[in-house]
Amino acid sequence: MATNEDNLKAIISHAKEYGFVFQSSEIYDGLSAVYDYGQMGAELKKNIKDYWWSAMVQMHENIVGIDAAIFMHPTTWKASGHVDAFNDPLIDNKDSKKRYRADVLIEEHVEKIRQKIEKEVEKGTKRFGDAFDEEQFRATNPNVLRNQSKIDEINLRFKVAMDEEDLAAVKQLIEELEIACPVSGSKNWTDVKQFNLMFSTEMGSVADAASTIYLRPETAQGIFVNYLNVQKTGRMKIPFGIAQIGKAFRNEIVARQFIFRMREFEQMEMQFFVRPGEEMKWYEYWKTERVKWHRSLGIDEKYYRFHDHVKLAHYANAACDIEFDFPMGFKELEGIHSRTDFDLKQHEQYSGKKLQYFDPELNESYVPYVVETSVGLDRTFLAILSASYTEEKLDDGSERTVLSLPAFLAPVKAAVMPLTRKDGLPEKAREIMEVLKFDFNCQYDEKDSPGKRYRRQDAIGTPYCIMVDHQTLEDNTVTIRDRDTMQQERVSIDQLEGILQAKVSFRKALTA
RNA sequence: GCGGGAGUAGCUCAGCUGGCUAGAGCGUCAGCCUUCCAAGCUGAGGGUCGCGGGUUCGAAUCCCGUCUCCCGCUCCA
Repeated sequence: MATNEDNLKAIISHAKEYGFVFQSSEIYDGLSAVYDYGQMGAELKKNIKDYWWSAMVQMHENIVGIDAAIFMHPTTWKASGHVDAFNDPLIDNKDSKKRYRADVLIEEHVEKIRQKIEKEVEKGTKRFGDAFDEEQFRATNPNVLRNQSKIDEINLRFKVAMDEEDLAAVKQLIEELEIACPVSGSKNWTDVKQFNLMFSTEMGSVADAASTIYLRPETAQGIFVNYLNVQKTGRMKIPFGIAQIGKAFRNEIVARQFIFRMREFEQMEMQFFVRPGEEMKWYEYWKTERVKWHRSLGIDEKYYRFHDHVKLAHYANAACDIEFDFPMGFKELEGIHSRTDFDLKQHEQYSGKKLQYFDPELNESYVPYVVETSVGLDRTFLAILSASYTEEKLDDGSERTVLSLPAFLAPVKAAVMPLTRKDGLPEKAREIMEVLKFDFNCQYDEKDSPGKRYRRQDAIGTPYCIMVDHQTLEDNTVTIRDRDTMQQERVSIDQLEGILQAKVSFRKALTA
């Protein structure tokens, strides 16, 4: 029984060997947490995108898709909260080797002082009984006052230091407060480092402070800032959705585990705009819809699990994850969030533009609520790849490695091969290729024994192999071999297009 | 970022008490065979042993630095 770790290694090797995923800039020793999709990977990824787009946009009359730029006005990220929330001052304890957020350490310290005050108040309550005037006590008791002024001073100093980005002052504050590491108990700290989770760059050829812009850390904001454009030009009526597939960038502290967590990654998102008060209904609706989509890939249900968030982000009033059993365990694959009207309200405030919708049924205007579905494209890729990767032991004792990809997502739909390289069989096989290539991505292969060629196609997940043999020359029939059952069926060449179309199109999965 | 492990051919690995021209299997390519589920035959290509420096007559092997990957911790909208 292979361990999960071995399994991940096997998948990474396989992905490299067959041209699915390469490490970025490998000849230069690679670039940490960045990967490239090779010739097979690019096809599979493209097919996943197309399938998602069909399911979300093509299958819903009230959802349209956009393609917003990666560069956005810097104020976007102030409004979204990313500038503040994605900027953590970090500090390490040299003895315990633990890393902390400096602001959290200081907050915890402040909290301790606050508890001293509360104790003092409690004592007062006991001493004075019914005659106790808490307000007056807090305003006059010297111990309380002293501690309160301590708190105020710490908070002020911290705020000033952060505003001025003076990290040395933050460290000094921690040292002066004699904050100790909860694990080692020591006060042996490294310098405070700013960890900026957003990538920044300069717009324009002349660099100055005002021209700093960020690479978007999520695609959602491109939808929010265009919500009114799309609503008006597309004559969209609430409820409606805007979908987008695109790259996003995050400077992860720990970016590892193959393509699961990359610095440059791709999201498939849909923001659904609804009437305030109806958000929970739609939240439930999209939960169900998105689970259906994942199920339609034909991957065993045991790979999936739901996780409802207890602790919610500041913008959400409900959130859940669809988790997948990756080789490294259950991890988030897709998030479904009820984002309230937080984002649009923020953009209204920062832009000074009204982002409201006039609802003719209610005869009133409002800022819509938003239900978001956001699935990682690279994670979906990894999920499909890892669930499809199988090392089989056959009855005759031999082995084969097969990617049992959903047929409609497979990079190559069919391989066309002549049984031998003589007697006009290659020519006949080429003829078939010429017909099929307009509708299906096909490979031609005449090298090595038939069995070997079948295995090669199994390794890249090609669902069907079409073999041209001597009988083909007599009656225009070929054998079509199924990847999963390894069974062959003899069919006439005229039937091929129809057979492939039925098995390989999105239709069956989308209507299941 | 810290701690631990690792890095030799496309893949899996051997060689590592310093010493022939750095090897094997699989894969790849060309040819033979003309075969319906890997492993028939012949041949070829492919590595400055992650990179840089040092010790030495001599380094894949020993020492230092560095990069990358894996595991754990920290973080995670």
